[in-house]
Amino acid sequence: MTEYSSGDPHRTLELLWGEPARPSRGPRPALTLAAVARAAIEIADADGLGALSMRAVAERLGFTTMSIYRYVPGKAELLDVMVDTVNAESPVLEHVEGGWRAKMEVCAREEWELFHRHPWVLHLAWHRPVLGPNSVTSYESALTALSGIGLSDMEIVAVFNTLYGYVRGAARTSVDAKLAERHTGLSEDEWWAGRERFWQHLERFPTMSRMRGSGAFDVVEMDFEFGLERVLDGLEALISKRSLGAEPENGAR
Amino acid sequence: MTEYSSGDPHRTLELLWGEPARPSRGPRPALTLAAVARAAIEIADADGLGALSMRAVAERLGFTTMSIYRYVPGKAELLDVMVDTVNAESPVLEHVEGGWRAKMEVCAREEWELFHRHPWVLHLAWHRPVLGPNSVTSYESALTALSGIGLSDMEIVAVFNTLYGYVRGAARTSVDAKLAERHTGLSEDEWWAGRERFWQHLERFPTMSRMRGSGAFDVVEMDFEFGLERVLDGLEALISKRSLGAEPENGAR
DNA sequence: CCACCTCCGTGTATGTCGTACACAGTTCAG
DNA sequence: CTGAACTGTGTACGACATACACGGAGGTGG
Repeated sequence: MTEYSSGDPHRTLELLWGEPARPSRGPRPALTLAAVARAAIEIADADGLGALSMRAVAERLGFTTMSIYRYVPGKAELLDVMVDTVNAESPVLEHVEGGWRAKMEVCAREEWELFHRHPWVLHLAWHRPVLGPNSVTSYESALTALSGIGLSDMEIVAVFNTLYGYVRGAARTSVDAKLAERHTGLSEDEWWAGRERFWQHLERFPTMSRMRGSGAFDVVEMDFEFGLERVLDGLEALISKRSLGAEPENGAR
Repeated sequence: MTEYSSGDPHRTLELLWGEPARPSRGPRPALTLAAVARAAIEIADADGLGALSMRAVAERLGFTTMSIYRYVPGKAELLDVMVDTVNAESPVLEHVEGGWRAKMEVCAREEWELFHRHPWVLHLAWHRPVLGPNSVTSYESALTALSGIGLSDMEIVAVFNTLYGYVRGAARTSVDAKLAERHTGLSEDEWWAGRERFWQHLERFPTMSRMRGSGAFDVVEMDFEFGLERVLDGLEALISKRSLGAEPENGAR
């Protein structure tokens, strides 16, 4: 399941940036926000968002369901914290050798792998980077890598969004295919059976018939690297034009 | 909420391709599969997948919850049917003037708009096109538009996936931003308040500070057209190489 | 013509979910 | 050392998907 609305911004921001100062009175808390988030991430990694219930998180930590609400206002805010926690794994590009293209390749590949480690991230709302410390650090790093190569600030944002749009889109397709495979077990045959029911209508679709024959559909997973190079080629065409001194007309208005 | 597993392929395929032959005995059904799907689509369009319950569908049609199960095995299969129904709006590219690029531009823009009319489609699993008649027709149309321009069959699939990856990724970002805006009402100020809490940490992030000053972040929605042209530029670089007779090395393996 | 079989729509029940609320025990400031 | 602040807990509610059993409708075989 996906919530496509995030948690209350105020409270989430407070959780993400606020000092974890513990109040002076009352018993010392047995858990921490980080521990709760970690447990939740483990559940989501293993069995997906569908298995991520407040009950499950509490059970994994050995407490009752409602105890979790002492650390988190609600499930939506917990999801926000989970995302920012996981974004600590995002790449830092400052130390990558090479120009903008090499850095963006690293960025894209690392995000691709992050999404495969934590598929549930792609099942949440796709806003601009969550305003948590880790997400912001990674965003800053990418924008910096695109700075100083002749692009306007707006173009930098647009270039990053183009690449990130592709990476997330491709990753989501790949991740969902893998999850479906796992979910249905070894459903290779069941899947083929379904296709049989479908192939019998195929004569109406000549191009797909041809491709079925040539085996183009047998590649289950789309080739991420292929698309990545195409997208970077397209961006490079713009960037090399800019670095020759051409002004942006209304490219990224 | 999103189910990331689709319905049982057998039963979905039967629903999508099977003749709607009504059995000879028993009372005549008051509804049809199409009517159920239509009602469900209206609910999802208006209020999102979170509002799409079997109860809501039944209520909108003036029947009890369980009556819906006479037309659909379960919610997952209903979602499959909804997706294929909505894909009837997908573009047919045969009549589009111009070469592959003009056709793919039309394809991309029409899908972009379809996703904005039916945002919930992007909140479901992103498999390869659902194997329903409408989805397949649209897929066939796109693959045909990429045929006969020097690409191998595998490259055609890879090129389409690259473009479609970008379109879906960009659309998902845009759609989620719009939904969040609607969900939080006129939360412009609440959103800014959240940012205030955040800006005070900004000195650690020089690039983002600069961009805040230059107004690059004030553009709420990413520029779809900008990214589309970059991606098509990148694909064109490959295609024009191929049309000059160069063989694929291991571009799309 | 009629009995029956099939399929329709319905009502009830189960187990899951997020979370509101009241409570009892713990810790420290006054 | 009293009481405020905070902890973890138990109970309860409404919403959800859906399994199951039922009563009635309506063609079909005798």
